[in-house]
Parts: sequence; structure tokens; C-alpha cells
Amino acid sequence: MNALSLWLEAVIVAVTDEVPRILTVRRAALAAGLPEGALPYGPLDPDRDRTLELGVRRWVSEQTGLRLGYVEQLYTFGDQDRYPQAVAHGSRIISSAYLALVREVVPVAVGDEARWRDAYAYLPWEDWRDGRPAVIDLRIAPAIDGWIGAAESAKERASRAERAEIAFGLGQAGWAGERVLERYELLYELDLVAEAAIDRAERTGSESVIQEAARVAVEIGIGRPMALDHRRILATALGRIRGKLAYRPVVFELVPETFTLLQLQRVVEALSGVRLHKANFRRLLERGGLVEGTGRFDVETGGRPAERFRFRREVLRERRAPGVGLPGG
Amino acid sequence: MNALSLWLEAVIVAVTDEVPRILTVRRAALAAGLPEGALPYGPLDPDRDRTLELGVRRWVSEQTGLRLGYVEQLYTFGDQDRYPQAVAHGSRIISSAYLALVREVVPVAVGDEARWRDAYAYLPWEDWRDGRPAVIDLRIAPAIDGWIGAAESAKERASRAERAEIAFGLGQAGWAGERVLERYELLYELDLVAEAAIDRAERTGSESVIQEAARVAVEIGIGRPMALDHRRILATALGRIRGKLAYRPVVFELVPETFTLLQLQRVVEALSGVRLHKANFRRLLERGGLVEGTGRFDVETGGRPAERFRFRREVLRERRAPGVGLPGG
DNA sequence: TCAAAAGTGTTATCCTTACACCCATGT
DNA sequence: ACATGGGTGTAAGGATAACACTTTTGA
Repeated sequence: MNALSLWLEAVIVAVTDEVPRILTVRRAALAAGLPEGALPYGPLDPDRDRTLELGVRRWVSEQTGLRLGYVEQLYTFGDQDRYPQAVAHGSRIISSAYLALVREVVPVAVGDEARWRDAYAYLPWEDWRDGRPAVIDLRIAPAIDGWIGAAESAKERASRAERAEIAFGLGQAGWAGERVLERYELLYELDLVAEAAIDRAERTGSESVIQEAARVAVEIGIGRPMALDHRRILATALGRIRGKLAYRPVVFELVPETFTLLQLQRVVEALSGVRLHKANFRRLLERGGLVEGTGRFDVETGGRPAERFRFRREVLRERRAPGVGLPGG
Repeated sequence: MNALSLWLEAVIVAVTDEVPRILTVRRAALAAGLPEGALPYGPLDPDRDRTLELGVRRWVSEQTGLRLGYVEQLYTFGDQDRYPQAVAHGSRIISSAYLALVREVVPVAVGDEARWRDAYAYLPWEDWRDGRPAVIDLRIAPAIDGWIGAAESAKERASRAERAEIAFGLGQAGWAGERVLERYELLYELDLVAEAAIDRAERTGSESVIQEAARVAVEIGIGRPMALDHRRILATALGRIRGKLAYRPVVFELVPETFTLLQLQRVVEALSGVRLHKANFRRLLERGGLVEGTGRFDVETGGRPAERFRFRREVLRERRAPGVGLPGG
């Protein structure tokens, strides 16, 4: 009774072909109809895992064959009701989620349990590279309006309006890329995201409801559900990456040793979800001392050969917050 | 054997009389000579605490009588060797640390276990308001030089030099206020901070070493030790606050409903550890729309009466990253 | 009258953003 | 020739940081 266990989850991110991808595993289905896509995860082994981070590396290596490089802690989730099934068994599961960035890899299944998936398949409203995602105006905005209108008091109505406006950038401030988690949590409350229905249904155990919720969610373009609360964790990870891009040289964890500036720009765009101004991006990097030319050129670019650059490590000593400075930030 | 327990720790911050204070409790001494000052902490109760945050609020309320307002999760610490005594008993302790900001309170002992203490008594090298702290040149820089010189290889030497330069702002980039944790961890490795000796001694159990280490550390101005790894947690908290000041309106959690601009400036200075330019600070706040005048004046300022301002909540809808913008950041 | 703090004006500098344009390669 | 991407120049606008200065109170 009331055993406590600590689980470790990893959001492993790579960018290939301008698509931000996360590594997912198939989890043993606890009940029919539940989403199978899960983050690599497993319990901390208090004997073997000297640190939480080592535990994460061990699990990822066992489940996906990957050896991680850059790893940072994201958040620890401990709400009692987030795994309805655990509540029934009287045990408490705490999860510490980690973010890992790996070099571009060819998306090959490792074993056949692990596979790379487009992060925006789970969070489609986050990709603004081709303009404002249609699902926002088609589905999200109307749901928000209904939710605001349904508030009990004028005060509550104002509070909901403020929250929605900030999260989805409907007002003067505009879209804030890094508020990924705030948006996901709002969509959960709005019951737009399939997990909301799934969690309710898990408590009562009706499988047909679960399957229907998942089907509808994908159909209306609100994204594919994940197992447990893994999509929330994914949202946390994407928000963290976006926030960090601007003031830490994290992009370089995701590209090969040398790269062209356009390659780098595409990676930043994939993660931030917005298009960048080419000329300014280049100047930002070169004048900011973040990269240096190698004198070697890439001929496979489709146009004029591009010089290959490398990360300039000395920038860490020269600047306090070296990053790629996203628009409006 | 290998029971897992989750502990919750709270760094509760207030600023009074231009001093950033944290709430400490006396902990039951596990061994003679160990530091008594600890953060409020206690184990999560899986039955009663529906969420980790509620658990923190419960413990703080029980131990200090305080009802917390703003609370955010800081980090989860899980290294096996951080509590040497727990290792001996074969149990694993994980801690989730939280940061809480409370309004200015008169520093009165609650019960007589809880008391407010100057955060810089623990991290004296972090306070640059009266210029570069003497301890840096007197103690820290020489220790760093020795440590760099003692490296085995040229590569290791370069790596240490880079790390020290970035952490303490010895190079071109200058002091980066938010790197509090990096500095603390470096000082721990340099064996300057008493906890390094204490942790070693706890493993072997020599009490006299512990007492001597604590005495010396305070004497040479390297700060008062805390129980367990609580000083590391404090460093994490201060770093987080400093990082957030610039782009989130967190200062307003620490001041009364209305305040003069100088009061606000003093609070920011206390936390950031640097002096700010008065005229620019005022403009930043007013033109940035973070505050609005109330038309009421404070006569007790010692000079010309100052208008009292209040936080302008609408700024959240207008700006994406509303903060007080520290110098160089 | 002087000290202390409030508050305003001004300017140099840097960074961001946008627009326009030329360069080198493959088809 | 022209499409594709590489790469440079420049200028407007805004934010930052420093300096000098006036105003209003209490002692």
C-alpha cells in the first residue's frame, strides 16, 4: 500500500529533413484502445542507477539502442490522478522527465519498438512555418470562445479570456512560441485533446469511449494522443527547447560537426516552428561569433556552393547568453 | 532495503530592508557538529498530498506557519551519494525542491524553529551591490588558479580554465548573475565550501573535521554551510530567480500591492546582486507598461514624496516577456 | 541652506528588422 | 536563360546605457 516509485521519461529530439522528431516506443497496452505511442520510460533502479540521469541513459539505451549526449532535466510530475490506474492500486508514481538532444539520425526503427515521429503530429498547432495552422481558427478558437462564454461570473470570464489570449497569442503580444505547455494544458481543459476523454474513460473503464476520442481528435487535426501523460511531457520539452534556443547554443547539439548556415537555419525553424529571415540569421551567427567558416564548401545544395561552418566554442567565454535570438525575443 | 522516498524542500524568499532573505528551520541534528540551518522540508505523504506542490505547502505551513502564494518547481535531486548517511541504510532519497516567493514580512521567528536569514550569508560571493566581493580575489581566484594548474593534461587545463572563466565572469563576457549554481558547484569541487569537507567526513564519521571545516569556511568569508545539500538547492533557487527577473514579472510577488519605484528597484537589486541605474529603471518600468501610478504619494521617503505604483496586469497581454531587464541581459 | 530622494531630458550606441541587390552553381 | 540557394549592403526604428539636470520635501 502506498509504495512510491520513481519513473524516468526521456524526450529525445532530433531534426531530420526539417522535421523535428522524437523517439517513441510502443508500450505494452494496459487496456485495449489506449494509445501505444509512448516516450521511452522505465522505473529508476535504486541499486544500479547512481543518478537519475544515468537511469535515463540506461533505459534509453536498453529500449532504443541509443547512447545519449546532451541531457537535461525537464520537470518532475507527481499529481496523484495523472495515472488513474495507479490510484486504483493505491500506489504512487512520480515521474522525472528528461530532455535529450541528439545529432541528426536517419529515422530507422531500432528493434521495431522504437521509431522516430514528427513532433508536430502530436502538437500540430505549434507549427507556424507555413503560416497560422488552420486548426487554430477551425477548432481551437471556437472552443475557446465557448469556454469563455460558459464562465459563471464576469470575473471568471475575464480570467479565462486573459489566459487564452496569452497562451495562443490572440492579442497584442502575438504568438509566444515557448508557451507550449500552457497551450496544451488549456486544450486539455477544453476537452479538445483526446487525453482528456481518455483519462475520464480510464477512471470508468469504457474502452469504446477511448477509441472514439482518439479517432475524433486525429480527424479534427488536434493531434495524435500519446500514452499516459506523455504528450504533456512532450509539450514541456518543446517549450523548453524553444525558450533555450534564444540564449543557449543548443542547436549545435542537433547538427553534425560542420554544417551550412541554411541547414542550421532549417533546424532552428523546425524547432521554433516559425520561419526566419535568412540574411539576418546569418549575420546574427557570424557577427555574434557563434560560428566560424571552415573554408570547405558543400556542393550538394542545389545552388551556389555553401560554405560549411562549425560551432565556435570560444563564444561561451565571450558572450553571456549566446543563442540564435528568435523574432520578438 | 532500497525503499524509495520523496522529500520536498522549499526555498522561501522574501526581501526586507534590501536584504534577500530565505526562511530556514533548525533541523534535528543527525550528528554532532553538522550545520543546523536547513530549508523547510519533509517527505511527501502519498495519501494526503494530492500533488507535490500541495505537499510543499503543507510542510511549510506545518513547520513555519506560512501560507505560500507563488510557488514553482525548481529541480529534482536524486544522486545516490548526496546523503551519505542514507546510502549506509540502503534507502534512496529523492528530493524535489520548490521555490516560493512571499511578500515582504517582518522577520519574526515563527515558533522558534523558523527564522529568516540573509541569503548572502550562505552565498557571499553573489552580492556585487557594493562592488566585487573581496572573497573572490582573496580566496576564490587563487584556489581556481591552483586547480587549473593542477590539471593533468593541457586539454584538461584548458577545460578547467574555460569553466572557471565562464562561471565567475573572469573573461570578456563578465559576471553572469544567473550562473549561481555553476559557481557553487565549482566551489564545492575546489573544496572551498564547507559542505565538501562535511560530506567526506560524514562518510568516515569524524565530527571534529566537520566542525573545523564549518568554522574555517565562515572565517574566510566563503559563507555559512547548510544541512545536507540545501545550499546547493538555495543556489539553484537564486539562479532561477535571477534568470526570471528579466523576462517575467516575478518581482511583484515580493512587494506590497503598491510601492514606490525605488522600493521596487531595491528589491530587484537585492535579488540580482547588482546596482541598477535609477533613471533607466524607472523608464523601463513605466514605458514598458509594467506599472501604473496610483496618484497616491509616500511621504516617508526621506526626500521628495514618491508616487506609489502598482503592477499593471494588462502587460501580460501586451508583451511577450515582461520583466525588468537587467544590465547585459 | 543642504542633503536626500523623485523625476525629466538628451544623446550616443547598439541591435533588430526589413528591403534590395549581387554571386555562383546546376539544368 | 533561369531557378535555387549563397551571400552583402544599407537604412529605419527601437531599445539600452550613460550623463546632466530640475523638483520637492525634511532637517
